[in-house]
Amino acid sequence: MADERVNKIIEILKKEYPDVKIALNYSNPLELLIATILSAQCTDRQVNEVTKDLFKKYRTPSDYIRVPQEELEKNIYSTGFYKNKAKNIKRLCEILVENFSGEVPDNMEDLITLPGVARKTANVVLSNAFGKNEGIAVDTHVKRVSARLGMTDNTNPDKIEKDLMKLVPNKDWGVFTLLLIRHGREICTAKKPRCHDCILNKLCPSAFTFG
DNA sequence: AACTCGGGGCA
DNA sequence: TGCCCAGAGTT
Repeated sequence: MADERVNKIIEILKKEYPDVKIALNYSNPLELLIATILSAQCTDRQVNEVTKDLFKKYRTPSDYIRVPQEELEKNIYSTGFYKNKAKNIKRLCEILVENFSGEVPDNMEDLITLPGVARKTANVVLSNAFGKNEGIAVDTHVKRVSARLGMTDNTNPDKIEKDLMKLVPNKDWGVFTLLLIRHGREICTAKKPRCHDCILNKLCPSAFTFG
């Protein structure tokens, strides 16, 4: 696939989902990390709503450590999995203070030692908070949407990641993932994709090919 | 590889 | 009312 077509797709999606950029406009890596953890299995709308208040009350790792876990649970309740998330965030902040001088580490090796943080969350933070494009987070949405758009012809996540790393300009890796996830949730769904409502349907080789 | 955490969105 | 979901950890 020509780079020009990929760039066009990215530009269209950026315009379609301007709040993806807003969502990335967290003032520091800790906020992005916590927002990413919270986003597991819930909508970005819920995360934005919750973090709006949360990030006023909690600014540093020490702030999260100071309060009882139950209070943190209340603050993030509506995002689901709230006990796990609260526990992980609290422990994660303790580790930041103990081992990383209170800073979010800027490399994969250290990031995935944190509770609740694995490759995918680490990649989102690396690319969007530190501008380090070590990889592209490939989840079910990225996998499905990129395949439908003809960006990869493979089903192996590692191969897909390599294909996409060749196609997508470095500076856009972090946003690219978030855009495809967003589009995959709202339009390019696994079942009954809404091709009629899809802003990419004229560019997409798979458009209107679903039962 | 299967199971668990979980409230919210949507048909 | 039932089904599904921006993940990660445990067994």
